[in-house]
Amino acid sequence: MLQPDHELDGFSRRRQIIDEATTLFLQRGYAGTSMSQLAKACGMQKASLYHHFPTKEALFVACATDGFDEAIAELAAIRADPTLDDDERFRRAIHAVYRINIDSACGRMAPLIAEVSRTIPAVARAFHDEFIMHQHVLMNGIIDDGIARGSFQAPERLGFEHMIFGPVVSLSLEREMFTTFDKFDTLRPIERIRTEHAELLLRLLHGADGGARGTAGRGRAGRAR
Amino acid sequence: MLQPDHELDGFSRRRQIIDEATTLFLQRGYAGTSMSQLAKACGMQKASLYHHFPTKEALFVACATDGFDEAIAELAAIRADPTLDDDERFRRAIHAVYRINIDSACGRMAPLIAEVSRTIPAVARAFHDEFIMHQHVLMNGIIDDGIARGSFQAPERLGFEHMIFGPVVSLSLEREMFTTFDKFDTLRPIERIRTEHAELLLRLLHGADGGARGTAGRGRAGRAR
DNA sequence: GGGGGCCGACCGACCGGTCGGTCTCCCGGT
DNA sequence: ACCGGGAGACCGACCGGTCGGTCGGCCCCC
Repeated sequence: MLQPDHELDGFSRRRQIIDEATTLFLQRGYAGTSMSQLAKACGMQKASLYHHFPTKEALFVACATDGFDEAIAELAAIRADPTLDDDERFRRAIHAVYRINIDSACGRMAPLIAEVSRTIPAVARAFHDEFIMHQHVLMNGIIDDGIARGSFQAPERLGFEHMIFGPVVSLSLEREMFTTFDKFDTLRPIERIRTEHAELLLRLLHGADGGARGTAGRGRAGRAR
Repeated sequence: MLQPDHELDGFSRRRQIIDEATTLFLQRGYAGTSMSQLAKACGMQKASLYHHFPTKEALFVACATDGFDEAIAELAAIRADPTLDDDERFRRAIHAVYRINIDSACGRMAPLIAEVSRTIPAVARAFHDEFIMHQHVLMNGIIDDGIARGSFQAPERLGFEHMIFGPVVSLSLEREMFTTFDKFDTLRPIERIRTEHAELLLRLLHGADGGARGTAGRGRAGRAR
């Protein structure tokens, strides 16, 4: 195992390289980022990078799989929080899913992983197993808990999952695609979309066209705002 | 103006180059595709490519903006079809949106455009204005028609739009990311997801938690299957 | 004095793009 | 009927530059 670096004055070179590389990868893509650019951004020589990572691929894998657990931690905490009623827990979970996939570095890696998935299949596998699936499992757990308590009605699970995560992932991709638009934030007002998205999903969970059956323990189930 | 090529025995070199390039770009990404590889795939010399396209960027723009209209034509036809009732029209529109964004070449371009959006902003702009927006407009038109006829209730429009297109776009991205998985089709059974997705959306359009108000002319509004 | 972190110089391969030149076909003049 | 030549499609060779990666050695802290 690698020891955690020399750590002179609280400064880990490996950490710095991963951070700078992540920034560059997100900005220019995998093939569009050269090791020389990265070395310059780190204030060192290219050869020195190869003391910390054997290849560019290995460096990318380190970037892409860095911080899975921290990114998802918030969602896990929300599921475990006993002070929330089911509706509010779901709202906060949606909130967290937006942050995880749109704000966090590893969430924004998705388009990059698509770019390299043919040449580095392992990173796609890890991303799926340790990032996407964990989110799905946590979210399904929150829904199952609500169903068990009678707050929610069971939706068609596959379609519903995709209606939870799909809009978030596509928003993340669109933000990458349209970063050069000066008005992207007004074009896609993320906060408002997120709120409406959560309320629409809740409406489905509350049993849509069959009317309200078994809605005990609904809590303050009305619309926010 | 460029005349439409010499067209000897019904074979357009420009067309061939665009088709081969699109295939390669989708397989290996923009930076990952070299003009030499493309020349070999076309059975010609690299220099000859530059008789048809001035730069690699111009070639990519030609690929990315090729076939917008054909891809969207189906959706436009569905909106204009007078023989459909509103529910069935919506179902077929969702179907078409899946085909447009997942099967057609220009729909699958989205991750690529994200890759090059910084270096070729024009292509992101064109993709947004002439592909994404046209789909949104058509889809909103179908919903508005249904509302005007009393078949649908107006949903929160922004959130609803994202619940229509988000899952499709994310499915397209996931298919790119996980092409190396041998079992992707069972992992994400597209047909079943699409059907459940459409039915859940229809449930929202039929006025979910407020109960059914103003549902005249609903037609056969029940669930398919 | 020994070892890890770092460096300048360098490698072969490949990149996007250009060059001069060849081949073929068409077309107008005679 | 023939010919000259212009134009477009195509090609082999080559350009400067950059890529990912390597090597031998220096420097500094233990």
